[in-house]
Amino acid sequence: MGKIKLDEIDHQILDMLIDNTRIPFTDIAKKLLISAGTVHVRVKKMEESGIIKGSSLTLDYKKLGYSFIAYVGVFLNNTSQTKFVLERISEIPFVTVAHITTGKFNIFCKIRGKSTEHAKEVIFMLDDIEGVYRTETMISLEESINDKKRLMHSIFNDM
Amino acid sequence: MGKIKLDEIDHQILDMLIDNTRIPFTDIAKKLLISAGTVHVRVKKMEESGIIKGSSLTLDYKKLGYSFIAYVGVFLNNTSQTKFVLERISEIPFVTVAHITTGKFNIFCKIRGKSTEHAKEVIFMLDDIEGVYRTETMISLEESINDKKRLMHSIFNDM
DNA sequence: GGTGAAAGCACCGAGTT
DNA sequence: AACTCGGTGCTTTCACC
Repeated sequence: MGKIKLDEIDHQILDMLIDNTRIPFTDIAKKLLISAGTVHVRVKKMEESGIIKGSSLTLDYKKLGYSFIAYVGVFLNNTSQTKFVLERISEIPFVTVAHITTGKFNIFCKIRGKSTEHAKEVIFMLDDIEGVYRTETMISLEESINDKKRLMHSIFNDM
Repeated sequence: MGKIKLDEIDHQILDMLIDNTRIPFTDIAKKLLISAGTVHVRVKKMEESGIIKGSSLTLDYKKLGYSFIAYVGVFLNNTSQTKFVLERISEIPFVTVAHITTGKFNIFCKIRGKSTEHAKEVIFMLDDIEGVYRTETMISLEESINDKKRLMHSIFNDM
């Protein structure tokens, strides 16, 4: 689980793939003045080493009718139940991510839903989990997603 | 921005692409008993309609030395500054996402960093933004990410 | 660890039903 | 709207550097 070191070529390959995974390796090769075979081998290595965990599509959930986002803080009766409750929470498909956290809440999660009505149902599911004392909801009114590329560049500049 | 309707074939195509964007269209075609050309046309349509916004790599940030995650709630002096502060926050590369929210906080964001030391720097950057009154940090001790496929299936079952 | 060529096959458009 | 077919060109491997 330690750091893995990548060279400048790897950085550039990731830079081109990060926001378009289907870009042809030949295009990458042309731009970096290396052969397509080399791109192939390097990507494979980054996959094998686990730096690249996978690839995925970015869908427009709003267009699918799921425009509601909220964060829910969860308070537990007893912190010994944390792991158990985290697992139950993670079984709800409308929960996109859940964290065990320090601070105010014991568990903290993000939910995505169709509407306030729908979100209410999801929050009730959370409240119904054994060990959950109460929840506190923050509804997202506007979301600003930061480009992955920027974080990646900051990381690379630091290596 | 209304709902767009997809049929069962589209669902299946997305199901195969969502966690492996480079899977050959011929493989998809074989599995769905349609021609590769049809897969191609349908994917293109979903891209044109905006349902598919793009594709991206999933990197292992832990392996890159960035294993620190925290959520930071931001309190403002004055809610009229919300938009301005959101923009300033979004300029920080270690902030991965920021929301304007109802409830306790005015703005709520997620940060990723190297260490507690590094996170401290990022939080100080937030505190230094004009209009920010104070912040409240929740450090993630454990993250549980939900498979995109599950949310997608729930959405499709509902259409 | 990189190259370059070659074989295989995928992509994607045109034409057909 | 989906299929077949064919040209173009991408991926992937391998012998060599």
